[in-house]
Amino acid sequence: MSDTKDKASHHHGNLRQALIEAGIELLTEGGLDALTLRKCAARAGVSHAAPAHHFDGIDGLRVAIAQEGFVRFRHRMLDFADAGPQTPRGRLHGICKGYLAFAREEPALYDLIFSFRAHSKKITDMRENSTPSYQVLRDACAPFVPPGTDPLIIETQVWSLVHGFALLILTGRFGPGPAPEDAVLALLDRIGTPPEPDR
Amino acid sequence: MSDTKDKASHHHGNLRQALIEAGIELLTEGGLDALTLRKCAARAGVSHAAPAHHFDGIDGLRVAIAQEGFVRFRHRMLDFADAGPQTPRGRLHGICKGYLAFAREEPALYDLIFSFRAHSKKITDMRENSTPSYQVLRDACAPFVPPGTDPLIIETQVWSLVHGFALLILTGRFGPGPAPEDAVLALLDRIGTPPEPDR
DNA sequence: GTGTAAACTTTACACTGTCAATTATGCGAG
DNA sequence: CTCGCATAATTGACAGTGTAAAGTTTACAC
Repeated sequence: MSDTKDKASHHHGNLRQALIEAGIELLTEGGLDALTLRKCAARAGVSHAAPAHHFDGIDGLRVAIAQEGFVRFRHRMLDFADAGPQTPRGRLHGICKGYLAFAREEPALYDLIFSFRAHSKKITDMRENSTPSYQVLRDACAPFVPPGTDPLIIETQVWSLVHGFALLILTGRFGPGPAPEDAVLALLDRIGTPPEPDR
Repeated sequence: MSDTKDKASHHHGNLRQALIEAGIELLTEGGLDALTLRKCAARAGVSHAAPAHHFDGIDGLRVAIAQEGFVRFRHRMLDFADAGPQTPRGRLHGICKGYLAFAREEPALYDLIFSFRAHSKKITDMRENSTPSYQVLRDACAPFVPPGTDPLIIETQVWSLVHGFALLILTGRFGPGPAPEDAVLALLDRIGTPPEPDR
């Protein structure tokens, strides 16, 4: 498997990428259920069976789109982290704000990324695709990990908190009004080693 | 609309409940995608269009099953809370352990409950169905709400944390090994008013 | 030129949700 | 008792879906 495959060859110029972008459009416009092999093919101007051939079925297409989604996800988090104060706490807040911004701005893509279940056949691919994004979270959490303890503990606390909040927003638990994002960021400050002046 | 509708009438004795139970079976055996009007009908021994007639389409069936799911969800949380120490902290831990137990034991039902999105037409029904379950969480959080502050803050912190952790488990983020549940319960203890001897 | 492998199309099929028309059932009015 | 009649449920049809197999087109090596 080559990196960034060059599938530009026969009739269509880089059909693979065109299909992925068509899929993201469908997702954005109509949610998870709107992503369809046939509609994707129609939008890219190819026969209805072409996407299945490229991605080995609908699940393969979903994995490919999720991979692109993870790239955008990661960038969104880094953008927010780079824009805020460059302290450990500032960066952690930035990562979390970027996390929530992505979930709000691209809810269908966010849904897709986390739609694969543990028993799925594609779960291995998804784990690989998510690694760079997870690394961003790891790095932001690292300064808060007490010496001698497993970093996974802090990472799990942060990720669970932000991920749960994002999902609660997407499932409409806060109604039409604004979601209490400050509450989440406040609890974030109680994580890890007891706070020092500005750690 | 009567409470606990008595639809037991014509040919079949209480077909509505039979369809719901068949649906839960399908969910349990094959996950969200396995819930199908036609398979549900077949399992209940009725024609393929009968479920749509009762529940006004697949979404109606999903709402009805989710309603039953919320009942079980609530009971699981209360079971754990009643089994533990009867202190505010003990009950809060119990509720959260019950929350996670339900998500692990009935992942498909849990998935279904939280599969409705904010823009869905059925979101109002879902909000109503979830109220009693949410009240259980509210009650457990109440002792930790500082006077004069909005209870929603504490509730959101707790719910986000536990909900996110449950979803991370279901999406296979912790691999085959055990998930660090202790980490979540530890952060739970940093919620609300600063801890006193045993508050 | 010729052969070959890959990309893509065509065709077909089973399964899904939904709708309209139809039949069956139970029940109250006369 | 019998006659509507409302409701429950069935039947049949249809469009949309994923998938598989077979066929066609294209690019390229030799």
